[in-house]
Parts: sequence; C-alpha cells; structure tokens
Amino acid sequence: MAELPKAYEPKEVEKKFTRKWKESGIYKARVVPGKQPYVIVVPPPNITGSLHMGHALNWTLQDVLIRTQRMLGKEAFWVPGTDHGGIATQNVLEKKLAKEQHVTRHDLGREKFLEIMWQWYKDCGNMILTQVEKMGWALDISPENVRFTMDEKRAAAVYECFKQWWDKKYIYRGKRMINWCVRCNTALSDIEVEHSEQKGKLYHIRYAGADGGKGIVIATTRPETIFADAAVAVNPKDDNYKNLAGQKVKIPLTDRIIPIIEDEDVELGFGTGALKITPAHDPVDYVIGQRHNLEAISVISDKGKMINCPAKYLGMDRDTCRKETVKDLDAAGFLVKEETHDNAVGVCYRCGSAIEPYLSEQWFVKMEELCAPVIKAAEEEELKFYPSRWKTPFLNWLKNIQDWCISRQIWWGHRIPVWYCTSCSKDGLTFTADKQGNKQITKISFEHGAKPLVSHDKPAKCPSCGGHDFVQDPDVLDTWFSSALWPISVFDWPEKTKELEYFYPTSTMVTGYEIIYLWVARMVMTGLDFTGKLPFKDVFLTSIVRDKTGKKMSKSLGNVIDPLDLTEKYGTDAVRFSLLTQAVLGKDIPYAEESVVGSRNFCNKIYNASRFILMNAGDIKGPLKMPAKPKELADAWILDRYNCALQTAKEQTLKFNMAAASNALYHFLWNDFCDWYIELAKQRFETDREYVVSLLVNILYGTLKALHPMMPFITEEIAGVLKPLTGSDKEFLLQDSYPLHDETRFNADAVKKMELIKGVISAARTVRSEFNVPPGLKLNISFKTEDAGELKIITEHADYIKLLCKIENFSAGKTAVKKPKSATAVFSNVTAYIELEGIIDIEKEKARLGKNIISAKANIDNRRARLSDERFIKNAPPEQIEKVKTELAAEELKLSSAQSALKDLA
RNA sequence: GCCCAGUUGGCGCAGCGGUAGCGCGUUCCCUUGACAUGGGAAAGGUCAGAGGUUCAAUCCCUCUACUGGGCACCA
Repeated sequence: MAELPKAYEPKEVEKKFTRKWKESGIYKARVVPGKQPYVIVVPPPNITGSLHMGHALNWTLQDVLIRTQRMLGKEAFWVPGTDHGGIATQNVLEKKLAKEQHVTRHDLGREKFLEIMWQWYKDCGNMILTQVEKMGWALDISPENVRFTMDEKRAAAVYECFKQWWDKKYIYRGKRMINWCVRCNTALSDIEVEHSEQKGKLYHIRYAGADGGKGIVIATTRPETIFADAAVAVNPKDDNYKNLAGQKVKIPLTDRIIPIIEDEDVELGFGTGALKITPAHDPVDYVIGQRHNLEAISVISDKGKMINCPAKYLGMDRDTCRKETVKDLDAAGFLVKEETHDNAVGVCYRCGSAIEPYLSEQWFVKMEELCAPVIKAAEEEELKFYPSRWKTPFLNWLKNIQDWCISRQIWWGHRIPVWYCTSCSKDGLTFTADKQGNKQITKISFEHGAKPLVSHDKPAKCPSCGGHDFVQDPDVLDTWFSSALWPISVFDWPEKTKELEYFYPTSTMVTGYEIIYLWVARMVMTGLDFTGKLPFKDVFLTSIVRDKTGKKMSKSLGNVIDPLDLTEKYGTDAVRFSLLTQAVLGKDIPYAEESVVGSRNFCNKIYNASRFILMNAGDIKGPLKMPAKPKELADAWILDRYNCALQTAKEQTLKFNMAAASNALYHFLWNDFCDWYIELAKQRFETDREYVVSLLVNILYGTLKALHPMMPFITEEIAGVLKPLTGSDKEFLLQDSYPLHDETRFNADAVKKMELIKGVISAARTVRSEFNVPPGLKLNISFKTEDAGELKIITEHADYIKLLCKIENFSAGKTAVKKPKSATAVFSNVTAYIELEGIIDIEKEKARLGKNIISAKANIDNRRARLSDERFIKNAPPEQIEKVKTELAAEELKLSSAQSALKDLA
C-alpha cells in the first residue's frame, strides 16, 4: 500500500471496471417472481446525437436511482434504447448528403434515401450507447437488450396502437389549419411549434372602395398575404365602422373586390379596428372565413413560395415578397403607416423557421377520451411530479388540448399503415413522377373519394372492388407517436410477454421538463388506454445544465461542454458527483468546470483516507466486524454522524434530491470522518489499534457503499483494496444491501459533548493562528469552567484537546491560574487561558478582546431585551426561552472573561 | 396578457418560523509521515424593496421592482 500513488488515478480503474462489468453482465435484470421490480425506461436519445451535459445529468440521476434500488434489494431494470428521431434525424442526414454529395433526398428517391438512413442507424445509431460505458452507467447495452423505436417489435406496437385507435375512431383524417414548416416541408403538431418574440412591423394599408370611395384601412403584420384576402372584417360593436357591412373594397395591387363583413372576433381597438381576412393563412381568419363562407385562397406554397398572386410576385420567397409588396404598396400610395410591433412568431422546434399556418388534409388523433383519465390521474395525484409545480401546467395543457396532428410529410419514420385501392380510391389520389421517374403518390383527398384500408402490410385484395393494386399513404407518423408507446413497447406490447407483466408499470420516469407535453403526457395516455395502468407513478423532471453564466449551452454560442472531455480530465466519478451535488430539485444548473475540480478533490480525499486506514491496519487480519459498542466519546459521536449521513443520503435520494444526498455524504466523510475522527484516531493506533481500525474500516466501507450509486468506480476500487479487512468480495451492486442507519446509534449526548470539545479546540486554535504561534511549539493552556458537566467533559477528554491544540501542559478546573502573558478564548462555559510568553502581542490581544467585548455586549442586549419582553415569556415555547437564557449566560461569560483579561493586560 | 419560479457574503448555490450555511474565490499561517487535489485560521451578509401576520420572519401573506421559464389566435 505504501507504494501506491499519492493521488487517485481514475483512468486505469475505470478501464478495469468497465471491462469487468461488461463481461460479467452485472447490469442485467431478470424476471424474478416474488421479487419486487424497480424499472426506469431510459428516455431514448435520438440516433443523431452524441452525449451532452443534459444526458450526463439525466442519466446519472437515473443511474443513482437504479443502483440505489438494486442495493435496496429490488430487481432494478434500466431499459435502454434509442429513438429514430423523425424530422431531427432526417434533417441531419439531409444536411450531410447536401454537404458531402450535393444531393437532396428527392434526387435519391424515397427508397434509396431510406436505405441510407438505415445504414446510418446501423453505423452510428448506437454511438451514444457506447458512451454509456464511459459514464459508468449501470445500463446493459448488449445488443439484444437495446430497443429502437423503429425495430420490428416497436413497429408492431405502433401498428397495434394505430389500429385500435382507428377502430375506436380516435384516429381520423381531416382538413384543418395546421402548422407547416416550409423548410422541413411537413406538418407539425401544436407543441412542436415554439414561440419566439420578434420585433416586427404592423402595416396600415388602405383598401380603396370598389366604387372609388375612400374604403377602409386595415392593419396587418403580413402584407404579402393580401392576395389571399377574402374579406375585411370589423367588429359590429365598433362605432367607427357603423353600417359598413356589405360594402365592397378592392385589394391593393390587384383588381380583386372583396366584401366588408362584421365579426365579433375582431378585437376592438387593435390596429385600425379593421382586419383583413385571409382564411388560408391564419387560424383566426380561417374560423371567421368558415363562419362567413369565404373562399380560402392559398398564396404561399408548401415550400414558402408565392403562388396564385400577381405575376410579379409569383415564385418569390414569402419574405422577399413581403418587402416587395410593402415597397409597391408605398409607391402606389396604399401604405398609410408603418409601426413597430412585437409579435410572438411561431417557429419550428427543429429548424427554427417561421411556421406557416397551412390548410391541408392530415391525420389526427382525437384527444378528448384519451386525456380524460390522464387528467383524473394527475388531479388525484396518482401521477406525481417532482417538483410538484408541474402539475398545474400539465393539467392546463390537457384541458385545453387540440387534437394531435400525427402525419408528417417526411420519409424517415413509421409509415402510416393505411392503403388505398388504386381503382376504388382513384378520384382521391394524385400521382406525380419523382426524379427517378417512378410514380409517386403526392396527394390523398378523402373529400374526393380516397378510401382507407388500415393494414400493416399491403392488403391482398380490395374488399369493395376486389382489386389488387394498392398504394400506401405516403406520410409517416410523428416521431412522438412511437415514443408515446415506449413504456409498453419496450416490453414487446401488444404481445403478452412475461417481462410486460413483471416490469410494467415502470417505477420512475426521469426526463427533462421541456418534453413534459411532447412525451410524458402521451406516454400516460397510451399506458392508461392500453393497459389501464399508469406507465409510471413518479415523474422526476430534471433540470437543464447551463453554462456557468446561466445561458443554455448551444453550438452556436460555442459554450458547449463535452462531458466526455471532462471525464478524461478529471475522472468519471468526479463529473458525476459534481452534477449530483448541484442537482437540486427544480433548479437549473449553471455548470462550471471548477465544480468538477472540487469533486475530483473529493475523490482524492476518499482515496487518501482509505490509504491511510489501510496503512495503519498493518498486519491486522480481517474480516473486521463493526464493533458492537463505542469505546470512547469520539466513537459514539462518529457513529451518530455516520448514521445521520446514511439516513439523509437514502431519504433524499428516494425523494430525488440528489444535492442533499450527495452533500450529506461529502460533508460527513470530509469534515467529520477525516478532519476530526481520523485525527483523533491517530493517537489510538498505538494503544487500541484493532478496535479503531475496525471502526474506521467499517464506517469507511459503509460510506463507500452509500456513495457507490453516485461514484461507482472509486468506491468499487477501494472496496476491492479493503477486501482483506472487510471480507466482502462481492460488488456493491450484487450485495443487495444499502447501508442502513441504525436507530440505536443516534447519540445526541455524544454529539453535544463532542461539540463542546470541538468548540474549545477551535477557540484555542484561533488564538494559535492569530498570534502566529509556530506549529512546532507546544503551549500551556489552562481551562476554567464553573459548569461541572463541561469541566468533566474537558477533563476526561484532555488527550483529544492536547493532541489537536498541541498542548504541553494541560490543566482544567473551576478556577485556573492565569499567567500574565496569556491570551483568552471562550467557548460555551469554558474559558481557556493560553500562555504566550514571548509571543503575545499585547496590543493585538487588547484589540481582539475589545472586539469580543463589543460583540458580546450586543448579544447580551439582544437576549436581555427578549427575555424581558413578557409577551415572549408568555408565548414562546419553554425550550426556546431556555435556549435564549443559555445564550445569555454564555455571552455574559464571554464578556466577563474578556473584561477581566483586558484588566490583567493593562 | 395570464401563470409559475427565482432575487441570501466577490461568484455559484443550500436552508426555511427562533436574527444565516456550503463550495469556489480572497487574506494569513503551515510541507506536522493519508491527502498542498492537503491542514489550521480569518475577513466578508440589515437573506431585492415596502407593508402585514406572529412573542419571534430570510422563511408565512400582500404589493412593488427586476431576472428566468411556461401558456395564449390579438391581426
């Protein structure tokens, strides 16, 4: 042991255990009838991704829970998998193809493109999982255990869900105003649209009367859509526009005549009070349009280009067209005014482009029936959120929900399992040739007669006409559709597997709050709908890891920290621990590299404490049992502190408060165990070595066990080294035993006594330090106290004090001989006189005592005032009054000691 | 606009009815055989502001001011 390095070196240790754990399959979970399972399904990362700090935090939290529960004796199963990631993944590959091969997916065609996507999945799809090992996460990533949202079993679940919902008429196709991303070229659901506040302009535009009159001035932020106008609307209650309804105006820059109508949805007082109605490009206008039977004219294509408009603007990009239109309106005298206007613009959550409200036929899931039981579960708190404040927004969202648009016009994803007979559905189908000349279905219109056949595979025969030629719906499902099924699909639902029966419902869902609606809500919907059971009861919403200034980490800001770089530099345990100590429930983490340094130092502290204990164990033979009884005060005290730390660590972990859990262990080990107990134990190695070592080893081992879920490598490494002393040769994870605190070992009396000794020592040390007493110099100190109890404690533990204060001559009594050149220090009812012949600086000591006198006086005044307040005496609990009295006495002692010391110096 | 969080020493954060703690940083002393990735000590805060409840408020209530976040069709 002596030749071991002085500092902990994580690299080799991590390598060793990573290999060992992989080979031993230590992370595998099995169906064990009768044993209680604990299950977390991993939020499947997109296959585009590499690991970022968010994962590092999130997955470490899951890992701590899994390991803890396993050590608590449960069959803990952490289910791994990846997500195909729909639009996000397709975007990444499209960009890659454009950059490397200068081709679009349309150049390649659907089939070829999908081939490339699948190849990507095979090559890189599990990339993120290989990073799992480096983080020490207890996840069994052997290929047969890793699920993928688009593999065969998951596809079966997706089909079953679609089929059941179709049969229940939850799934339907409808023509609606949906959110369209002109860049990704697909519909999006409402929650996939993010709103960003943008400084825009409100343009006031005059629509001249059709009869040549003055007409009306409208206000709009989107002048390029005037070509799609079907009317101008005013509020019937608007006194400025009385009796205008029925009049006609002309759209500027065109010859088109539209009516003025009245509608209550027009807000009084906004803009000019007159609203142009563009049913095809605005959700509100669409509703108004339907009410008034207005035509919906599209002037912006699915690619964001102008159509159905004056020739000049045809084919123009929507943004360019806005500028041009404004210019032309101004030139022609129609532009009345421009004012700045802040506007919340909807943008695509995947690419950030402005969302276009777009009228089209899409697939939807009806939400009403699916949401009702979710609302009930959340309201009755069968489904619980940590932190709980998410309950309200969750419920609000569910209660105001719109039907879920599930069709996406991309290629990467689960294809909608709907087929059309080319002869029966002929009128509702539109085909065009793709770039390869293959006939491709481009539009399906139920309105025009497309008849759906829901089937996983191509149907053999058309049930109505007997035809054999079918085409499949070209759209794919929202990627969240398969994610929604994750807690059941990972166990191969709809098959009735024994895993499903044993491991479902899962226990805890650990995920970021940013996907509470996108994902969490929908998992609960499917779980309740298909199994009648909540997929999980606890939702632990984790924080966002930000940069040290509190900004979100992003590639564009260049403030991204790679967790793997940090593990290289400081070791995995340090990275994990630094995240955990900051993981306060409901609080984002501003992450600075300094915090890993702190945790790295902690690893080193653990390592060196262990090294020291081992060194002093010498030839003692294990296994060493935890002594049944404390022999000395310090033993009783450290056992109390140890117990307390274990209790806190466990309780807080199970309450998802990892910061409290990890900090309890950190401070116990460093401050109590190392700074005080080991220091005091040093003097007992000569006299009582075996006993002290037994206590040290067992407390250390128990602490390592409690730390293991947080720092798996270093704890296991040291446990291995301690093996001859502990006799434990099983890995912590296989021991099924979390170190339990022991009620009999709480010892308030010992804690109180030890606090006195620590306080006295600290007071004396302060004097040493303030007068720069050379470290080698041993002092003569006399302690004086009239408190018999405290005197007894001091006297009985003179050796503690002598050791830690470096005392040559120690005396304690009710009175004490104070040498003239002494400094005075007070703690509780004990006054210490520290001889400083030749060292003491009289002026300095006077100043010090003067300061003490001032503070003591202030404290005395404060306590006296309180004690003389009869309302306080009448109302405060007796123990509180006692406390203040004790404090008063202590302050009075401090004052009188300082005063008399000052007198002696004069 | 509505809702929710936050505002505590230089910085980052805990705490939460009995006048404040941690980590980092700062200053001083120390290579005392586990650890300088260390030890000992010190300085530094009227707990955002104003009211209220209470014997007592950083902690509970109300309002205000900032800072984040969620939701919302205001063109």
